[in-house]
Amino acid sequence: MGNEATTSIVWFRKGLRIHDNPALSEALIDAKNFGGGDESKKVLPLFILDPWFCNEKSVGANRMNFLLQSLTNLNENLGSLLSIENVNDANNCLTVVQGKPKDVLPNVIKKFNVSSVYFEKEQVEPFGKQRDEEIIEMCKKLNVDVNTYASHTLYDQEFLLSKASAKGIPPSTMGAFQKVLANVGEPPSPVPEPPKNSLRVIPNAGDALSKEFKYANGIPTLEDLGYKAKSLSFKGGKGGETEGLRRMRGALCRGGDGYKYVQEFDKPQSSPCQLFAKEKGSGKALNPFEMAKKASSSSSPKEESLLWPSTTALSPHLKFGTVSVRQFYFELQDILKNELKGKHTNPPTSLMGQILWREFYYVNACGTPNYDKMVGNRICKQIKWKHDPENLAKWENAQTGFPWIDAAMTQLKEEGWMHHLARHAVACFLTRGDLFISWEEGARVFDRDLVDADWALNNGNWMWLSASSFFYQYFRVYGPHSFAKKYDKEGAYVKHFLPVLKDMPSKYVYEPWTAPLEVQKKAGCIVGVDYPKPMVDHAIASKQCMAWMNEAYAAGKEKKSGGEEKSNKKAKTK
DNA sequence: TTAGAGTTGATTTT
DNA sequence: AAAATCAACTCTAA
Repeated sequence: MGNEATTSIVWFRKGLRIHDNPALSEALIDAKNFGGGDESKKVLPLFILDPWFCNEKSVGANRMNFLLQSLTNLNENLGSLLSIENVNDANNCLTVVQGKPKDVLPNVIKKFNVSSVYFEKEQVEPFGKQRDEEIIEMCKKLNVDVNTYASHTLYDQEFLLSKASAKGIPPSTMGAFQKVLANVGEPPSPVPEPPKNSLRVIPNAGDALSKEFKYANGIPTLEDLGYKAKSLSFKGGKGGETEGLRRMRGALCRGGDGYKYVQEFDKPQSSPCQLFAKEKGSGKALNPFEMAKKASSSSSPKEESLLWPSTTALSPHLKFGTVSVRQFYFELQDILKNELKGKHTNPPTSLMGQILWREFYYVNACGTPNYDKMVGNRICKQIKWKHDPENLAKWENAQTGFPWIDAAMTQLKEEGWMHHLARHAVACFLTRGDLFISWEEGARVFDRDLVDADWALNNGNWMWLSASSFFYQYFRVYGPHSFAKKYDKEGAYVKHFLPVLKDMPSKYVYEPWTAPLEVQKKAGCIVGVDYPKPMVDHAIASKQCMAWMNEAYAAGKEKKSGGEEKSNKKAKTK
């Protein structure tokens, strides 16, 4: 009995893909080598739905739906790797169990004589880091090998941090970060995709666990997870690696031959008001990587056409790892170098720049304790934000009375997505621009409702927009009725998400309270009755906020210079 | 110590 | 369309 073949677990959390997945690849390589090649180890691909996050209060329906779609697709794609003997298990190669990892894993380990566990390292998020530490400790006690890999970001974040400074202080500006990158060189290349016939699974593994844990014999539905049926209307396509790679390559080929979209991508110029729409020819062309692979790949004939906003909307795929950021990086790099020969926009505003921003926020999240809070956060300005649940609720529920802000918050609620600049506008409004409510409150709402909610990026961007860190020009305030005008003069975006304003003349659509009563009547939208009055006078509120920001900065400076004086004296006495 | 830079402001002037 | 002005932030590099 002691000599019988043992099992490896590949524990999926993010990284829901079979391409560039070092944990999966290494597990399969190791399984094949086991027993001198005669007898191969079995591999159990496992996903654990933790009730901690599997609820509507923590994760909105749009994101949970995207996750379930991603799991469904992961199951399919794992099926393509199955060994011949597992031909009947194609519908069930990913085991999905509901429970706490610290309860589920020891159980699985004992049941299936598991000798090793493989997973992608969580390097940043406190909850995941602690979870992993506990699991690693548990595995040690059970004498189970643990193999982890940094594959969610371009670089191993600990490595990047060690290269940033001797003390492990992350770079606080993009310029400094790019210098670090220039010194470390290219990120690791994607690992080769595992070959067909390389995965030997345990048939119906989940059934053996179904007594102790909730196991759906397949991928659960939203209803199974207790989600009340809600309109699911994320427009950026289905979850899963197949759709993710299609979208990535569609983005790289946007604008037809000549790679115009990639060539001219310039983030600040992209419109936050552009609705998701079909694009002529996009997603049809093949990029060079695809061309090379074409012989072996077969795409389904009935593919749904991709819908595009002004940006790529690839963020949910990068969040869940259904697209490897390294794969994206190298395919983009190939086009920039070989197709465009260096004639293109550049970081930080280019498409490559967007990948670098992601990495920038990750390294900062990794090197900053209490990164998701103001108190105890080394890089965060200490500001006396107002506690105002009523105003917070108005913002959250799209009742501010500023159509552009309310339309964006409606898009968030309904679709689970907003353009980056719309996020800027609503974040500025909530914090330093108008309401002076803490960025932590806003971050909580985004973290629940965004399909692409990513801990490192979300908290970092909220600090940026509230002028708490990274960005400090607090006197540059987005106008809640002026900013969107330069992108969308007619107010089509606002009218789409707030149909009550659909007949309001464009002249007044961003400031309906300025329309004469006759015009409001004619448009069927009386301000104060059919649509709220503006909750603040922006001119007054923003001036007040600036004064408070000024105070907060001055108080912080005093504290700091006090400390510096001391150390100066110390230096002098020396 | 200081000049210059910083992915994405608004408004007015040229 | 581009530049100047508003009032003036912090970080980096010299």
